Amino acid sequence: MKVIMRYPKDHKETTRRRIVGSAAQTLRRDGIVASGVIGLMADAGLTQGGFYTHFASKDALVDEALQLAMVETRRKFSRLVADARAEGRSAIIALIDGYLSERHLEAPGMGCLLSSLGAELARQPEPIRRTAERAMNELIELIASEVPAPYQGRAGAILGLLSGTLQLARLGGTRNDQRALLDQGRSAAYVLAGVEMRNAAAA
Amino acid sequence: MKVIMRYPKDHKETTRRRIVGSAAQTLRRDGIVASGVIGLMADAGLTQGGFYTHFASKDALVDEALQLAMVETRRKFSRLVADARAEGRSAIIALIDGYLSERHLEAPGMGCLLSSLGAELARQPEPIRRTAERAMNELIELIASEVPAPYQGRAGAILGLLSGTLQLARLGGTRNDQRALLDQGRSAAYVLAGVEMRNAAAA
DNA sequence: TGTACATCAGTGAACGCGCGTTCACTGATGTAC
DNA sequence: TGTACATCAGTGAACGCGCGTTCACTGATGTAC
Repeated sequence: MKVIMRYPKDHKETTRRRIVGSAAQTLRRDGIVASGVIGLMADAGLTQGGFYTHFASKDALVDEALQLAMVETRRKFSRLVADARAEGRSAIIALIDGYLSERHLEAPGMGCLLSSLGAELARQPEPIRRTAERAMNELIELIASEVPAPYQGRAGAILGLLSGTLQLARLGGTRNDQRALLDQGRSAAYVLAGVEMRNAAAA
Repeated sequence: MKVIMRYPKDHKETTRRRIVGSAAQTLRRDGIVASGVIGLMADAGLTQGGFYTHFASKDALVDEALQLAMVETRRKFSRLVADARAEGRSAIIALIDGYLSERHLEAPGMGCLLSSLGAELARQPEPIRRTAERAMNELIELIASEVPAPYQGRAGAILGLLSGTLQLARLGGTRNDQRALLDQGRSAAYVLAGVEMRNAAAA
């Protein structure tokens, strides 16, 4: 049977990706429960009606959007690691500094979903919960692969420190409070990762 | 002017405290946005209609409930510290073990609001946000007061590690995954607090 | 002591609104001839 | 090349429902006599 294409072959797929892409940001910025379908579609320049030609439910979009968020985050971290290596800097310090940076603090919609959504993830329906769990494990492995061998077993705690401290910093009232928490978090992460503070300061 | 009391003097106040008390648990268990006024009143054995004779708005109850949650948490931690001291154990290890315990993991409704609500707190209206910020600062001071002097400047990072790791553990799929993350978190917290793992194991 | 009454904590129906979802439709498109 | 048409991505109104909030009321209570 001949398949007749009325619209450009990838028209619908492009739109779908646009929805998932903007949802990945909005969900991290505003939270899952607090984000509605109408708003998520509006962010992609569309109206609510078309939503269900692309996704079976809001949860289905949330699941895909969180998967995309994770892919983006991993890509950013890989770039940090690659750049550091190319310049002869420590990859783990680059990861720590990138995670606990003011840039990351100010842009929860573009950052790690663990710190942006935190406890809300554990309350989601099973498929979404599992997606979040997979994201967590990927990040732990990514950290473990950059930490000196004797400290690799601490990768989970290091991720906990990074994501927990960024959340606290985002709660800080003044810019100074926020910076102080980020600084504390970086120093502590260096200690856990077994890298010297001296190197860190130099980097 | 004579004040005539038709109901027992503290009747209304008792009811109000009951609402705040159950809300403090429900909000931490289910999240703020996901908890409705009808449900919060039902948890206290009441119907929605009476809500506004007690509180000006949902946000007003949330604010009070989070303050109560913080008072309860501080009381629990003070008890942990007092018990440890009475038995000659390390207070900071007692705090760390209490925070990263399976008991705390399983009961987000009874635990630290930072790990139960996480990123949602930073998205609340200013008064609630400030309440959460105050809770964070109280916990940081509490930790700082129990950590050896040279490491007191790390109290914020230690709190970040505790709350972040507990959140990750709650995301863990299996009981073993959860336990592994709690274990990692405890070891890492001992390191940051400058207490020996040996002592910790013995405690 | 017993009865009538003023009080007010709490009830339950209703408000407008936004939610997630459904559906009849519209109009821009590529194809057929 | 130009026109008619079949397709289908996207629109916008509507569904039932639960939200936060309001309000007329009810009925259990302590007080007055």
